[in-house]
Amino acid sequence: MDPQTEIDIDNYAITLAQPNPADYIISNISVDCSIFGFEDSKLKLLLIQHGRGPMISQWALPGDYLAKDMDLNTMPIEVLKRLTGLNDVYVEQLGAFGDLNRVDYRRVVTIAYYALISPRKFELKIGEGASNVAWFDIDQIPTLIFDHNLIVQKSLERIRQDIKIHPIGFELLPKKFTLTNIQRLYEEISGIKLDTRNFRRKILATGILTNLNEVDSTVPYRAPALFAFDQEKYNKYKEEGYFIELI
Amino acid sequence: MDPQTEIDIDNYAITLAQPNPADYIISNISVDCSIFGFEDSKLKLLLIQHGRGPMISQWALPGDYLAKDMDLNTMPIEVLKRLTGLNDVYVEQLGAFGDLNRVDYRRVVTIAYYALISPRKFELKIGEGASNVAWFDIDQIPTLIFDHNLIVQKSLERIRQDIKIHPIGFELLPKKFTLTNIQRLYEEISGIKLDTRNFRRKILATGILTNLNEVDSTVPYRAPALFAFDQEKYNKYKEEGYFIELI
DNA sequence: TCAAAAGTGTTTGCAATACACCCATGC
DNA sequence: GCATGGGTGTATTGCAAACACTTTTGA
Repeated sequence: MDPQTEIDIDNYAITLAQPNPADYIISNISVDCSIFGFEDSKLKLLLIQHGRGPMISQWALPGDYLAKDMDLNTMPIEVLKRLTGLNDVYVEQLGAFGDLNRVDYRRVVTIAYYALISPRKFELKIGEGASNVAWFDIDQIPTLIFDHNLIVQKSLERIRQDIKIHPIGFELLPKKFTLTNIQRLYEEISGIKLDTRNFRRKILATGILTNLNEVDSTVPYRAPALFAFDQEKYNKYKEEGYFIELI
Repeated sequence: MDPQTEIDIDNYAITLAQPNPADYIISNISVDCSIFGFEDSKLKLLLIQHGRGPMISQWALPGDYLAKDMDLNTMPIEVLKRLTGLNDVYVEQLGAFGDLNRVDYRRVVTIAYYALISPRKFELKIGEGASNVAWFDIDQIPTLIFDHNLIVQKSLERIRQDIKIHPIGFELLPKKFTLTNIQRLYEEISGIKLDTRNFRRKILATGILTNLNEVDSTVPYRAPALFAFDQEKYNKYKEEGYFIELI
């Protein structure tokens, strides 16, 4: 099969624009990203809508074919950069999905990643090949192309596991946040209501939070104190692979 | 490049023998397995020695190229079957490794898996293309081909994590085992000495063990009681994704 | 003054820890 | 009888869980 024709049949590569795709990509290996954000006490997922190709108008995880000149684990960073303009995003590899017929017209193995970002930090860009980009509540994910719904489900399971032992929740929060913000975040991800007093005691005991001695005066009720997380302590917990049992 | 020539340059596919490899394999995607066993209170890793190709005489993880007609996650099961004759092995996907130059003569992304087996259960077979197969203590792993040492390291990190929350340790034990066997297993994997009385109390409290009312009379000291694990309780713990805090 | 969320301590119970000696067996 | 690991119980401590009212603010 002529490589160029092969590429044209799907135009799956929607975030990276390349002059001549066949020269740059490996067409049987792709990368897909579950990008999570947190706003209004809700966990959200970033999806794109295909603007061309056989999957036109269908929603999908942002992704791309593996570039010939790029380390595999650099790919999701690149996809994120194109989509959000962000460079310092938390990304973890979820795993490979390679069932025979996960893509019905060609054998493609995809390596899935999940990313956690603070929604306020950037403007979304509608990438090459996409007609739309949007955040979805995780309980309102539409039907996605290929096995992307399965990938989303596995991503969620993984995050729920990871958040128990790594302080990754903070990746989803803005620089300044309230104790209630964190509590709602943990409640949303774990699905468990937490006791406010116990939660505050535990999270403060970790020493991971710095009280900024500021309050958020924009709310129509008692102004809550603002915190930031201590980067050093955060790194320590992240490396040790252990976080306090919050859930 | 002629596909047949391409295959001949490395003969990496050492566990699966195929009449005409290029018709059956996808040569830029491979599968590698870290196969762990436990004997003499030591965690061991199964390695093979290449018997041909550019990596001849070097030690490596058992692996193969992805077969065109096989789901990705079926591949490690197949590799295990060829190598050990075993069908019912515990296998988990570890992740994908895809640095640009991890293989110096071609771009290959590998999906790594780890497997846990009870060493007593089978006879090792030296596969097609291998000159040797052997168990290595995990603190005496030789230099391996490609990035296989890195894969082994990541496998170990993963197992040390997984064993904390899943009852996977039992996969490494024979059908009948003593409480000391399990304790040594947990100590070996965690690297932490455990208190015998506390350990026994906790593991018995899970209800996962069945006292067989038999003893092992082959030892030159007090005959220890033999246990088996309760398959139902085991499945329950495995599904729930949570195990008692033993470590 | 009302609504809405922020913020704060104490008591209780369970579970983890620490700890040392006798037992059974083969040689 | 001795060396080797098997097997057993209790007391203490620390941490997690349960629990309700006052405070602050803006509207």
